[in-house]
Amino acid sequence: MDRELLKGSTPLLLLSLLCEGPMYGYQIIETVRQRTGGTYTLKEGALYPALHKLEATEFIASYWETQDNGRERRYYAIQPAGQAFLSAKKKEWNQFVDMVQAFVGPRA
Amino acid sequence: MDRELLKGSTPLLLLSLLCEGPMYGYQIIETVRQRTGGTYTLKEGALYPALHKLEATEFIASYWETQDNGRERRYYAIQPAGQAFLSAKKKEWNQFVDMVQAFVGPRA
DNA sequence: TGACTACCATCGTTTCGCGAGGCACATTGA
DNA sequence: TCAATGTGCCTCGCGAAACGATGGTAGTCA
Repeated sequence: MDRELLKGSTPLLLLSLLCEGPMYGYQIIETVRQRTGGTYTLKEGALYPALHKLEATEFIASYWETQDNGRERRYYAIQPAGQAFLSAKKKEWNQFVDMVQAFVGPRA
Repeated sequence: MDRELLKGSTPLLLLSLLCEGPMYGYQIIETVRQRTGGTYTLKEGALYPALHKLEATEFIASYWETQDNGRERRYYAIQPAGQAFLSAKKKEWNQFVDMVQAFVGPRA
């Protein structure tokens, strides 16, 4: 998968995922990997900065949770502002796809 | 339109457009602007570097043509290698859209 | 003459994903 | 027992790409 295409789509993916419930970093990576059948592995160097940025703008919030074995996990949960942002992003995404499709032609 | 989403899609657009016949820079910009109803204005600072790069890899070729009024235009035309590259890119694009759709959910 | 359009192009900045690396703790098994 | 592997968090330097700004030339038209 061309890395360049991914640019800008990460927040969209993240917000969409978190819409299904709070998740922690490692879990997000695994989920993406599995759900794409391995074609797309979200890298940590892409994930965490994106997550932190989303948190800084208060689209998501995070909290630590201790597991039974004593280890900690940082969960991220979508916030109302994030929900709103997500639906705007989705609209933009659809517009974008239509735009490209208009040039490339409908699915081969 | 979010600028970040565009990243990586420019070569795809360019090659697709040139598939319809040779075009010159200004014409490309105008065509894109019109065909998207103004939502996307391809910037010169994005167009020319992309064009030159495509030419360097011999996916497209260019030639100057003199108009009746004596002015020159540089036309860009797709090459066989570009055709091949384009269909690979298209495949990738479709894959990419499917991937994102899998997370975002089908069109709202 | 001056403004506007057509047409080419470059430059510096910003954004973003990538690869690589670091740290810490738990579980497994030789 | 202790090394390897897996889980889990994170940062940093890099390259790729688009952006905005800028600039140059040459016609047209008032």
